[in-house]
Amino acid sequence: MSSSRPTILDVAAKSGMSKSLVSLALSGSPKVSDDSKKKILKAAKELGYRPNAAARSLAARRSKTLGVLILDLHNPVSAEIVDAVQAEIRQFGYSSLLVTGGDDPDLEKVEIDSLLQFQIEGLILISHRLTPEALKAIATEVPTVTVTREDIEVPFMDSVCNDDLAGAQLAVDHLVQLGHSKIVCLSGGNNPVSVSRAQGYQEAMKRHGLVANTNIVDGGLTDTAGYKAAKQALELSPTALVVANDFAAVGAIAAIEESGFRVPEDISVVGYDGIRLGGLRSVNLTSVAQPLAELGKLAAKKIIERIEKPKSKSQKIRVSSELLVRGTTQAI
Amino acid sequence: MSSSRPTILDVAAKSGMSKSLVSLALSGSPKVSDDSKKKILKAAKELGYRPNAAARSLAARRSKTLGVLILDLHNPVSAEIVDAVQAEIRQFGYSSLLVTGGDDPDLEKVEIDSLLQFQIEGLILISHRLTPEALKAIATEVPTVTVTREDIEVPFMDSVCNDDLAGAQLAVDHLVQLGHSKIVCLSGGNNPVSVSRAQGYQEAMKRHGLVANTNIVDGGLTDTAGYKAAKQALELSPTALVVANDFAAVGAIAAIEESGFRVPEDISVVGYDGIRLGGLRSVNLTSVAQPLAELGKLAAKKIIERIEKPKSKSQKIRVSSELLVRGTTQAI
DNA sequence: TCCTTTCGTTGGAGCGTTCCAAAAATTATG
DNA sequence: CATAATTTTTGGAACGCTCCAACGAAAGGA
Repeated sequence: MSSSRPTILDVAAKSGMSKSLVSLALSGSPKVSDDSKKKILKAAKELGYRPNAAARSLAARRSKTLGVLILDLHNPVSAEIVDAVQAEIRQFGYSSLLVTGGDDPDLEKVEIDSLLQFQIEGLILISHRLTPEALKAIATEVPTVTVTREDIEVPFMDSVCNDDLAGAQLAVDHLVQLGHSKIVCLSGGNNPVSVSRAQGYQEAMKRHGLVANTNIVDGGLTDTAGYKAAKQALELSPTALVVANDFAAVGAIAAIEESGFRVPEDISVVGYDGIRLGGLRSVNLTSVAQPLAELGKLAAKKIIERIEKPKSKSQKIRVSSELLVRGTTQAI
Repeated sequence: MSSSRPTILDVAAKSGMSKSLVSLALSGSPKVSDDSKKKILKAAKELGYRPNAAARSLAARRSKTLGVLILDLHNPVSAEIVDAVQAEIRQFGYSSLLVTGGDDPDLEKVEIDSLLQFQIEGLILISHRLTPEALKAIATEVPTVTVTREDIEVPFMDSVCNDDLAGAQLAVDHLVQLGHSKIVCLSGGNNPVSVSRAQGYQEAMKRHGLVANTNIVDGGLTDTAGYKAAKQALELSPTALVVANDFAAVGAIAAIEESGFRVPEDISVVGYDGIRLGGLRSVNLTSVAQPLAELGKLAAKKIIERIEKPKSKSQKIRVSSELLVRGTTQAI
């Protein structure tokens, strides 16, 4: 707007100090005398001086910036994780650049590229859909941590996720404890997360001696997918449904009610993720809740560690989820 | 990771051209011979060269980057708008930096400050809660467009929003047409958006000769707020509710059903915003849908215009919303 | 008193680009 | 074939900052 922003030289001129001292003072160096510091800060304030991140990053050879990629903005799981990530890294003096991949998987690569142009020091990938090869390439370029993808092993890359296998078992255990045995699983499709959850269901059923009752209906991770899968599952006349995620669970409930059954009186439903949607009064969904904030915090901690030791051994951190019992499950 | 990223000089050396020509070629200048261009591109690719955005922005004195501030990531209205903004600005060669304010209103200022350090060329504010004074200060520093705030007039700043006044009237018109007259409004509190919507309700009621039936119950914009307000509204034995937004509408429906009434058989409910939540099968909410994608697109167009002509007269663009009739309204 | 040490301060080099004026190479014109 | 016009290429000067080596001044030690 105005002719041009004030630079460090303007501050130097105004305060009567050298530009180097201004730089020192502004970065909070202890070797600047209190007197000079005061003068410089005053001048900076009066001029409305604001450091130029580009110049700083260029000169310092570090940007103090991390990149965060999320699948899309509408995904509440990512949102919660990002919140925690941002809060955590702020404490270490990092800022974050948030980009979204959207529908297009190729866009993810483009966005990561753009992140790298900004000289990010580290990258946090949340619920992405990059291939192992792509990940490997990225991890050699920049310290990287994935969240929510436990299937992949890439050197020098850490991963943080919840234990989907155990989480799904929690759901089954809960239902069995309520007296259910005809428990059908609506799977979330062919992605790694859903596969683990389905497998957890299977193992738990086996553990409870319910192998004969084990039924997995192929579904997806959306409302509509859950709806369709549930319609199909109803033919197996189950008393309970373990659904791949909360969105699908909501769809499943709609299908159940539409078919004349009541939730939870006739059929109990357990979702997965513990997103806020499930907490809405009219939904009130029992769900296996991922500790999303903790995932985010851990991811932040990990990426900072890895920036310091880029070549350290790749780690996989798995945190356990908790069953959030609400209103869609009841004893048979 | 590796010792250090390749720079333009490495590309120059490898291709046997000067750094200036490399710069030209990489930016797609037409004055580079095809032969040289080919050689340079090849060398760049082989080296895995990636331009340094910081250096570029410093030298070119422009960052080709816009800042986008949203209230929080969990707000689906913002999410939809941001999607459209990003898609649109990409076409003009801009990238975007997305930041969130979160709970803390002061954090919004901090985040904007950080955006300015990144030398953003323009700023898009979505559902923010900055004061007019703060906005004024920002608008003099950087070309700015607000979305979803029509209450504020700031020089050199444009605003894009839906017509809340007309939108609320749409809801009332729809209900009146269905034969309702005992229509109660659950307001969204004291924020500008909610005030306009409540006012629209009032005007429409007046226009339909229903002044005597006009009742506004104070509520909020969340599930819980809608629930509480609805409980209160039920004492007025309404046949229809016009609710400040979709979240609150979902809460209101829960309250209605909990009190033994059915939606829409006993009581019709209309929400506002048209977020995806309302489209879920089990929700199926009739709502006044903001053209969110269009809002985002317009905001993007406006900010690009304003970057070109920073001092042009401030504009207010208002687009109309449409009623999305789904399952929570029916004839009396 | 002079010489060290310490503290506070400074100018200059350099980060990886873009942009400009000017040089070099090529092509057109008489 | 020389000259003019045009196209292509080039080196150097920014951009705003950090970092470093080195400086002067004040303080300590002999």
